[in-house]
This record gives sequence, C-alpha cells and structure tokens, in this order.
Amino acid sequence: MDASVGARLRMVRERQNLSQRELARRAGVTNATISLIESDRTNPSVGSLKRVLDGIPMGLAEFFALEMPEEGAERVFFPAAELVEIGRGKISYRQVGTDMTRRALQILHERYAPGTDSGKVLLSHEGEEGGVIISGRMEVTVGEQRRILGPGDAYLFDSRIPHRFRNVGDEDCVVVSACTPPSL
Amino acid sequence: MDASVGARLRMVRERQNLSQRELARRAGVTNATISLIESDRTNPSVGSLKRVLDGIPMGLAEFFALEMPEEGAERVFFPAAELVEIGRGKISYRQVGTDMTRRALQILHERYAPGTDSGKVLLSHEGEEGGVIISGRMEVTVGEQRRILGPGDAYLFDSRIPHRFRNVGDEDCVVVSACTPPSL
DNA sequence: TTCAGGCGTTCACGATCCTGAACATGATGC
DNA sequence: GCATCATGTTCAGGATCGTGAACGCCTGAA
Repeated sequence: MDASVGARLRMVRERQNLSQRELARRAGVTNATISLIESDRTNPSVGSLKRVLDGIPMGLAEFFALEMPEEGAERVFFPAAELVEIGRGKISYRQVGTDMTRRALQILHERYAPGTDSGKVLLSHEGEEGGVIISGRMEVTVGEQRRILGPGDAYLFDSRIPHRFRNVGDEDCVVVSACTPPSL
Repeated sequence: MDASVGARLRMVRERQNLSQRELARRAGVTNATISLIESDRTNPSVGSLKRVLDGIPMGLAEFFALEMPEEGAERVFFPAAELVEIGRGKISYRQVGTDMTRRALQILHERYAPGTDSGKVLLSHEGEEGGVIISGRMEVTVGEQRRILGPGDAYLFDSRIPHRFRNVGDEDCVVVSACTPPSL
C-alpha cells in the first residue's frame, strides 16, 4: 500500500503498453520527467503527477489506492480497464495481460465486424486454440468441419489443422479466445 | 472529486481541530508550508504532502478519494475516525462535528473512567440534555432523583435542574449524550 | 491598559523539481 | 555491414518548492 510513486507509475504505464515518451506526449510533460519519477530520482509535485496520470487516464485516488503485487508474484487478475484495445475497424481484440514472451497461454477478447474473414488461405500453426462466442454469429472452419456458432457456443482444436473464421452475421461478433503458445 | 489540494487539506485539518502550526509540528514541516498549500500558493510534492498527511494521520488514497461537500452544504455524516478524542484520563469525549457556535445541538461520545464525578456542586444551566449508556454503570442525579444506569438505559432532563454524574462502577462507562444548546 | 500566546500570512533564500537536449542500447530492415 | 527508429537514461539550467523568520491580527489574563 505504500509502494513508491515511481513503482506505481511504472506499473500502470506498462499495464497500458505505453512507452515513457508516449505517456509524456499525452500528459504534456517530457519523457525525462517520466523516467525520473519512475526511478524515484525525483519527488514529483502533486500537480505534475496529476498531469501525468491524466494521460493514462487515472485519478490520484485510484493511483494511490492501487494494490501493488508482491515482488515477483505472478499477475493473476486483469480489470477490464486494463484490457487495452489493440486493433481498430474490422477486427479488434483486447489481450489479457502483456509480456506474452514469458507465457504459455494467450487470451484475447475479440470483436469481429460483420463480413470479417481470417482469409481464404487456411491458417495452420503449432499449438491449440479455443474460444467461446459471446454475441453475434461466427462461421468456423476447422479441417473438414464447418459450423456456424452463436452466443454460448464454443470451439477447441489443434492449431495444426487448417482453420478459418468468418463473421457471417450482420452484427459484430464478440469472442473470448485462447491459444497456446501465444501467436501473433 | 477534483477539488484543490489546498481545499482538501484545509478541510481535513479543520475537521481534526488542528491549527496549521500544530499539524506542521506533528508532520515535521513548517507552518508556512501548511499555509501555502492550503491557499494553493504552492504545488506540494507528493513526498511533502504525504508527510503532512502522516500528521493527521491519513493516507494519500483516502485524501484524494475524499468527497468534498457542496459549497455551503451542511455537514451531516461524521465517520468515527473524525470524532476526535478531546479529553484524556478520567473523562474523554468525542464530539460529533465541530464549530459548535453555529449549532443548536451538541452530541458527544463520552468515556468516564471509574470513580469519575462531575462534582459535588450540582450543575445547572439553560437547555436540555439526555443520553444513553452504552457500557458500564453510571449514577445520575437529577434534582431529587437518583438512579444507577446500565447499558441501554437512558436519561433526559431540563438542564436547569441541578444534576450530577458519577461512575460508580469499576470499569469505564461509555455514554452517548446530547445537549441543546451546546455547552462547554 | 499591557502583556503573552496562538492564529494565519508573507518574504528571501537555499533546496528541489522539470525541462530540453544529449546519450547509450537494442530491434528492424536494407 | 550500415542506417533508422524506438526505447530508457543522464545532464545543465531555469523554474518552483520548502524553510526559517518575520509580520499583523485576535483573545484572554494580569
């Protein structure tokens, strides 16, 4: 509860996948300021810290109320606000956690616009993947099998089997998917 | 939610009935610092603000999460932490609210040590007063009436009638009392 | 009245912050 | 290889903060 301001800021910034410079640009401060604060080489004024947090955005109360994870403890919970949206337009997804290099499992909260197609060339790669349709309708092709899935339906298969996804409905299709090892 | 740091600090300090100098002494800063912060003539560093709040004591998260009352709105709720203990030793009491000059009703959360006596000379003043015994035992004398009250018992009388309180038990006696107009 | 003490405010100056520009490193592509 | 880009870090200097000591005001006691 009384971790340093620097450690807190670094944590929230990295959870948002922002670089020091990008955060500095959004906040209207210099990247040096971010660096100095995060390394506890300076003791920021409340005003400047607030400006920095406005670039997240996050309030001061929320910032200081943040529970810092144990040193070396593995991150387990991911508030919705931290599932940053990566794509835009036809496909967008929100990844659960960052730093996929160290993990064996990747989980995405995806949204497919109507007509989206993962491609005529069927995908094939190592690992396994699966998912659950939350809303909308999705045509899933895996090997010789083809099915249209709706809310509550799910899939799970060996990724080496050629596969393809198409949103054949007329509304967005939301899916929670998982794959191992992380692709992308 | 985004009131100035100065307004917030002034509010919490006054709710604790602390002067700028007293808070400065507890916090290990100078009174000038408190004055400058409260008047928003400076933008304190997180570190110095934390030192100041340590003198309250209050955490940064709680400080920034404080809801500021509407301008001119009357204060209605008083968290237990704000009922500051005023006395020490034989009698101590926690007053509900401050600035009694403007109020018609005064409420105290009192604790009487064993043997405490409000005095042989019976009290008498304008107004009415009453209370409820929370724990312990208290001998209450009002005019010609005398009674030993225990937990759950209560009293209520015209303050002009001479009265006296004595803790005749062998443990602390806790009472919630009220009087109008505020005495003391 | 005068004095003492507490209150919040103001001021000059030494300490600290924040900036703008450089630096060092690593990843990516030609 | 080289160039290019993005990353985090370091540094000198102007801007700002925090201190210590004053100030004016008020209240209560002698």
